[in-house]
Amino acid sequence: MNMASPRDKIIQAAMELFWLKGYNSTSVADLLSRTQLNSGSLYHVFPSKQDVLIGVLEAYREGIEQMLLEPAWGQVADPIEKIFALLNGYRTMIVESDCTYGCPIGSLALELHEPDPRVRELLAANFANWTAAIERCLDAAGKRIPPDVDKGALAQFVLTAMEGGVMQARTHRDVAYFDRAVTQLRAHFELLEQAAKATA
Amino acid sequence: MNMASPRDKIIQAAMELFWLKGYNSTSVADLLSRTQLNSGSLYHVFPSKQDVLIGVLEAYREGIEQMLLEPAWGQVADPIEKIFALLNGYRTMIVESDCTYGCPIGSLALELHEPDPRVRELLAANFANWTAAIERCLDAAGKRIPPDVDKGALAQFVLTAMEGGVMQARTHRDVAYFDRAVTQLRAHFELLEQAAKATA
DNA sequence: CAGCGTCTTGATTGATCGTTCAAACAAGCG
DNA sequence: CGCTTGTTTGAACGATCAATCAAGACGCTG
Repeated sequence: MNMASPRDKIIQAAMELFWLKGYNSTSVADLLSRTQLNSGSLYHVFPSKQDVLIGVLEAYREGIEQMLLEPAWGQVADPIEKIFALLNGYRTMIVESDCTYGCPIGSLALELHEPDPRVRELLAANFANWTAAIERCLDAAGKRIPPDVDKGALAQFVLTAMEGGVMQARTHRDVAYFDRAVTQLRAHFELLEQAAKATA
Repeated sequence: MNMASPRDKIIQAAMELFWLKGYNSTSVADLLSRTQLNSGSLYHVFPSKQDVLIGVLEAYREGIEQMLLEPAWGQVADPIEKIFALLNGYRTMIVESDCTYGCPIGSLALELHEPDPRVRELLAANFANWTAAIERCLDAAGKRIPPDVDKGALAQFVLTAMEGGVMQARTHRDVAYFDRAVTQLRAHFELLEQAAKATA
């Protein structure tokens, strides 16, 4: 008994294909052959291809806990190590795809040059959710981070480093570029922890 | 007397259009109407649209000094300030485009999911040129940076922060996201300079 | 079973894409 | 002038795209 509704099938296929090939390079025909549906069924559920994208971005937004955070944080308790465990999750994705795919949100964000406002807001919301999760880790780290540090900005900087690192790893087809970005971020956190200790 | 050859006209138009709309969303027809050429003329110079892209990426690679570094570094002598002057140049680009366009190389790098090897190598070469310029600044900074710091990795981290910041500024349509990334990077450099002083 | 609303089928549409090519044109040379 | 070589013209081509819709199948209720 396969309960997967057409809608769910399309969303799942679109998540994979948009990640693999990007939004513009994924044709509606691709979605149809992957889901074994006909065009009429797709257009019965989604008014347009863009609405599929919106569905995908909403699914990412709703699923960040189960799809991203819980898998990465299952074995990790230390709040700062949680941050690097999450980054390591992205590393795994990069390696398993031979450095060809990166962050699905980041790729879409740069691919869509003049996105519909709803799409842009969903991209922004996904980023905001991600950095909010990091900021919770920073708050949990308490006095290990100097109190004068803007934790929101630092959380955003983690995303910055991740996205920039993913981009370069994909361009060079070499994880080492991602690893170096993470190493530099780690060095920054160590300097911050030292500074917090020194003024304690 | 306009000496601009068809080739130069196409490259210049393609630089603008690929930056504005991306590679896939720029049609050959767009290039033709912008350059007032006919399709045959374009295809006489470039075997395919992808060869136009290659020409653009080569132009960026060859022109990094005059187009990017010299304008940003004209008034700046301090090597570390040069780094932030370059970042400020990108900030200007972001603001002037109302946060819609970012780094032309980064956008292309994430837009092209399965690029031709020549294209990928040129994207990588452009990134490598950029970080090499930063690394020269870091070398010039001498003992202000702790000697045990991997200057190549740190130079790459500057690019990482720039690309990640640009991506978020564009997604949120707000330069503040870029500014915060730069601020965090600046904090990192200040911590490094302090560490270098402490062990001097 | 009949009736009705929901969902599915898949051929078809018109637009747009990158690319081609025979023909016309221009410039240099003997 | 005639001949060659290089360049431009622009209509046309086939492929592919997102989207449509009349017709049919399905499922529920009475």
